[in-house]
Amino acid sequence: MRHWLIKSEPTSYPYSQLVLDRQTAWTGIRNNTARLNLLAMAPGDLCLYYHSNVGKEVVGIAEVVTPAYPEVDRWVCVDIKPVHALAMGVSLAAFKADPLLSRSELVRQSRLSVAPVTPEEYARVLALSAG
DNA sequence: GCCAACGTTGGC
DNA sequence: GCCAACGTTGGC
Repeated sequence: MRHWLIKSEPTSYPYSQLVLDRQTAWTGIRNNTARLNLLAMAPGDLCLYYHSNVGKEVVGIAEVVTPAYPEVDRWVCVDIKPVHALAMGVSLAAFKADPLLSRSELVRQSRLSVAPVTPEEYARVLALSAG
């Protein structure tokens, strides 16, 4: 089981909407690196759900429920469902202030919308979200 | 609103 | 194949 970080602008699709929808197709990824990450996903993988632009924080956990499947042209998507919201959001500033998280892909490659997360980084985010 | 980082396009 | 121009993302 692997861990990932996925980004969404809360003005277009916030985590709360995923909770309402119960499940959604994670479509619209148009970057090849992100596409390869989608292809590497498997059901049961866990994703940190990050709000970009507005909020700039990880707000919840989502679970991958399907392998990658074709969307349009060569692009692919996966289906995800909510697991739980975080008690406390973990901000980009918190990532940058943390010795471990400051080396994560979220900080190193800010434009990548689907990024791998190490088990250590994932655990660290959960620890920070507990306050 | 600006800009850095990065990807894509198209002329050569 | 190189590179300048341009577009997009996303933080500040």
